[in-house]
Amino acid sequence: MASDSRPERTRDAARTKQRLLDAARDEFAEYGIAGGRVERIAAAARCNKALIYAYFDSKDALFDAAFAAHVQAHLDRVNFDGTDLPAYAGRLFDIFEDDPAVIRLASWYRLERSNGPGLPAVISANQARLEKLRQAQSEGKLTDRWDATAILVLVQSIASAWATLNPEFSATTAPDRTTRRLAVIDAVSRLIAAD
Amino acid sequence: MASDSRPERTRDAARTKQRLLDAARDEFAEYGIAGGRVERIAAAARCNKALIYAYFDSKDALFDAAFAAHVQAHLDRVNFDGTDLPAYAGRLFDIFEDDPAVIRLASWYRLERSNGPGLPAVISANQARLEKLRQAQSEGKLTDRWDATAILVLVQSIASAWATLNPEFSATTAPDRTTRRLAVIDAVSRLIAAD
DNA sequence: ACGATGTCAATAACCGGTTAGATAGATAGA
DNA sequence: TCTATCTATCTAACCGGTTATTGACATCGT
Repeated sequence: MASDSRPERTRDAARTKQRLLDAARDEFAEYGIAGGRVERIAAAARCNKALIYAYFDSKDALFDAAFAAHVQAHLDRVNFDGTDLPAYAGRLFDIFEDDPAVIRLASWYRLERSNGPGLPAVISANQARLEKLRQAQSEGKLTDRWDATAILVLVQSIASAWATLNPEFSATTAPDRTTRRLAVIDAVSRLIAAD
Repeated sequence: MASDSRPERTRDAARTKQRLLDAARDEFAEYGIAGGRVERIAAAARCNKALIYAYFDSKDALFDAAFAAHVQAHLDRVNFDGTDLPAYAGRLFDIFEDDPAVIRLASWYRLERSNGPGLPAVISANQARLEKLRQAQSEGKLTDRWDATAILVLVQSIASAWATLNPEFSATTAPDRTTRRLAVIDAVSRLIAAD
């Protein structure tokens, strides 16, 4: 698009907002909401701290905006396939391995927004996935040993198993990435395998 | 013991320390290290803020002490059985369900101490578990489809699957506790089942 | 000129940490 | 046993740095 190739102008609110969102994502992924510093975010975005309050309302609102944008990008990237869960788990695994900030951001969100209403985009995405799983179950393409919710929860948990290790585990020599990936895919396969 | 039944004295450093540790555990489980407030901890322990710095050195050190005590209690409570992993997963599940603070505290620790050296007690406990798993494998009592590390990571991840749901999932009607527990145990069983 | 965009510098609240001193309870001398 | 003294335990008030937030001012693009 032409707008993409326009020169870096000195003043461009849209670009500045995006820089702030990116910087906020990195800062909050590293330190969380309570630990994140608006000063650092502004510095990383190469703009003044006050702009945060001009474009977003508060530190909390900035987190919400950054997290929502991040989640939207995540949802767009991964495509859920209810009839091939091992492959889905493998893609999730790759995302977590390639960008550890994904898991960290989600973890902060879970801890610091535990009483929140939840993002509508995520809620509807979940419902769509559950529907796909139930569809696959009714067509006989997926085990009905458990209900769709349990399957989704278990698969996602297995996919993120290696990404949520505590510091104590990192010390031990973990298997290489290929082995870890295979373990995830294999585990999901066995989970949903027909008897 | 007689010392256990001694009356609540007005001044007792050991009891005060314990109250501080308990209050710190609750506060940090709720808000994390950066979000936790020493003022609230002191109030919850019904003592002055300065005592925190008399008995522990800093807010960070208080967290470390509270977390170490909490972990020790956890390690004492659960007994690992390398030859009956489904039962182990079931016990873990029960712990997480009965006391959500366990998972929250561990999550904060993982996020806010990600570069730390790790607790020696946990490291050695992990090594002991891995050794038991390898032993069970060499005796043919446990599948050697994956190495012991992968098995341990996968089992613990499955056991905590329901305890690490994001706010969006809580909204949907999750299965009841019995069903969730069965899903965990069954998933582990299938994971390690002989072909 | 003028609105959009961004800077500068201040401010008020917060928060971890400190200090000087008070008080309860133990101990010992008489 | 009584009481003076001592020490561990605890408290109220305070301090200085940090942090989110704001309002007045500057500057760019059109």
